[in-house]
Amino acid sequence: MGVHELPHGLVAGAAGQLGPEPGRFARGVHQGVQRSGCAAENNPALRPRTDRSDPSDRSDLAPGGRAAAAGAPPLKIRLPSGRGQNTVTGSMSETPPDISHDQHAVRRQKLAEMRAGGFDPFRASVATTHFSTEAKALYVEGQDYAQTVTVAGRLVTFRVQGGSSFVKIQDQQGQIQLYLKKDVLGEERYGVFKKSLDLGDIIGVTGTLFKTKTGEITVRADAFTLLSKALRPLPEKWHGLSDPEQVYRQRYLDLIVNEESRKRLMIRPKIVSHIRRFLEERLFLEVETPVLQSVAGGAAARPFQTHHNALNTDFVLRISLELYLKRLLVAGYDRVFEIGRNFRNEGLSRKHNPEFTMLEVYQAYSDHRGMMTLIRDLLTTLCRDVLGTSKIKHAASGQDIDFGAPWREVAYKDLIREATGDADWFSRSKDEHAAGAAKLGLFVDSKWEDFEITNEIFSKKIEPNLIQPTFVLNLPKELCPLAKINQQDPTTIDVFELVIGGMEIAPAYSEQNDPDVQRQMFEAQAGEEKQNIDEDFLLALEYGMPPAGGMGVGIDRLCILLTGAESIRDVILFPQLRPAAAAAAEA
RNA sequence: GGGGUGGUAGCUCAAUGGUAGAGCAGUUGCCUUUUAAGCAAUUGGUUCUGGGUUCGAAUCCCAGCCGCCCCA
Repeated sequence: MGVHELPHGLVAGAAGQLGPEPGRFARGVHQGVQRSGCAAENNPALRPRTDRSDPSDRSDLAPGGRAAAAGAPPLKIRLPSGRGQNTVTGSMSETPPDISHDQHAVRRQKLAEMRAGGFDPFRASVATTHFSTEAKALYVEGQDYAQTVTVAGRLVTFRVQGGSSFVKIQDQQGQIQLYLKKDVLGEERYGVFKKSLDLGDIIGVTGTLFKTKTGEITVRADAFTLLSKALRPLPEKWHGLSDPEQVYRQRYLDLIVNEESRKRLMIRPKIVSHIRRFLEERLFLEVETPVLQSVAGGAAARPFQTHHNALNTDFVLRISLELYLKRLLVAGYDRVFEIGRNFRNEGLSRKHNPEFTMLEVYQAYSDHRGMMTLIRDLLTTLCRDVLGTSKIKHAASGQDIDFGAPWREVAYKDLIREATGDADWFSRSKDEHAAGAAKLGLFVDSKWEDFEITNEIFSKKIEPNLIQPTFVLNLPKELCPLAKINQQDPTTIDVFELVIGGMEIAPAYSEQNDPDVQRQMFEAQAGEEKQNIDEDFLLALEYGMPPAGGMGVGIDRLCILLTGAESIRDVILFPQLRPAAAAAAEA
C-alpha cells in the first residue's frame, strides 16, 4: 500500500503535529527502532504516548523478524581469532576472514546482523516536524530542553566520546547537531547507536533543543531511528570529492559532501522560480510545447534524431522553442513563455551541454525595445532577490559586473568599426574583410560567407570583452531570419543581443510577422546560420501574428554568470558525459 | 577532429627505474557538552586496461578507455 511514504510523513509533521512525544520512538520495538508500519497505521497525533508494538506486529517485518530479535546481541564486526571479541551468532562457527578494511563489506555485515536481529533498516520512516534550519530557529535563548522536534537526515559527522556523542545530520536545508547520551537513551540503544550506525546512514531523531557550551544549537536525542543504511562510505569530509569525473558522474555524492556545489546548485531553482514569478506577475502564461518535432526550427543547429515506433516516423528533438510559441501568438496567447530543454547535437565544452535550458518569452504589441526593459527588470530583481546584491564578481576579468548601473547600448556595426579601426568596414569586399580578420589574428575559413567573417570578429574579439551588461543592437540581417528588418538600415534587423560577462545571455527580436518576408528570409539564408523551413509555421503566420517582442534567455549561462561557475557542468545537476566504460560493460 | 594533461587504498594526495606511503574513513580499546575531537593499536593496493623495453616499471615506450584544458 505504501501508506506511509516519506512525503506523507513530512506533510503530517508540517501540518501541525509538532513536538511529538518522546515515546513515539518506541524503545521496546526491534532494538527500540520504530517501523514504518506503526507510523502509518496510527495517526501520529493520536498515538499513545508509548508506542509499543505488540509482538504480532513483527510478522510484517522482513523474514528475519523473529521473536528472538528482541534479544539480539549488540552488533560487532567479526575479526580474525585472537583479535577483538568475536560475536558468534547462530551457525557462525568458523573464523570469518578479516573484512575490517572493506567498508562496503563491514556495512553489509552490519545490515545482515540487524536483519538477523529482526530489524530491517529500510522499512522505517518518520514524520519529521522540521528541517534542520527550521528546527534551530525554534530555539529560545536560555530555554534548554523546552522545544521538542523530530528531524531526519544523513549522518555526516560522528564524534563519539565515551558515553556521549555529538553527530550532525544533513538535510535539504543544512545541518543540525545531535547529542546522544547513554544516560538518556539507555545502555542498549546507545550501544546500537555506537555499533551499528555509520557515517552516511540516514536517521530520524526526536529530541529537545538546547545550546551547548560552545554555543551550538543541538537536539538532545530522546530516540533515534535508522531509516536507511548506507552500504557505501561517504567521500572524505574535509576535502570532499574533487575528482571532476566523479563529481559529475556521482553528483549525489558531490551534493552530499561539497558544500559549495550544494549551494551553487540550490541557486538555480531559486533563479528559475524567480523568473516564473516575475513573468506571472506581468500576466505571462507559462506553456509547454513539443520536444518531438518534425522540423527542427527556430535556430541553426544539428538536431538529435529519434523515431516514433507506432507512427513509424522519424522525429527530431527541438533545438529551440521559438516557432511553437509564435504559433501561440497567432492563437491569441498575447504574453507567453516557456522554460524548456533544447537539444543540439554538437560538441561538449565548458559552455555547451547537448541539452540545455532556455527561457523564451513573447509579448504581443511589444518589440525588442520592450524586451530590453523586461530583461533589465528581470535581471536586476533577480540579483536583488536571489543574490541580495547588484554586483557580482566576474572571475575571468577580475571585474565586478554591476547590474545597477545603466546598461550600455551599442550598435553591432559600431563595435566592428571600433575593433577593426576601419570606419568603412561595411562598404568593403569579402576579400578585404578576410584580410582584416586575418590581421586581427583570426583564422578565416575560405568556405565562410562574408557576414560570417565579420561575425567571427564579433565572436572572438568583441563579445568576450563585453563584461558589463551590454545591449548589442542592429545585428546584420543574415544572422537571424526571424526578426523584422530595420527601417533605416535594411541590412540590419531590429534585435538586440544582451552580452554580460563576455557571454551571450539573451537575444531578443522585434518578431517578423509578415509571412511573405518570413518565407523570403528563410529562403535567403546562407552559411552556417541556415535553418530548416517549417511550412506549418509559415501557414500559421498567414492567419496573422500580432507584432511582438520575443526573447530567449539561456538559463544555464545565466546560472554560470550569477554563481560565478567556471563551467556549464557546474550549474547542471547531471551534465552529459560519455558513458563510463565500466558501467557500459556491466549493463 | 588536433594538441596538452591527468587516472595510485573508500576519499584527498605522496612516491622520477630498486620493498607503493601519509591524512581522513574503517576495525579494536579508552574517553558523558564536542567542533575537521583526541590518545593508542591496526586492516587495507589488478598503481585505469592491454602490450612492450628492462635483471627490475606506478615511474620509460606503444595502443586503448575515461576525465580535464586549449584549439578546430
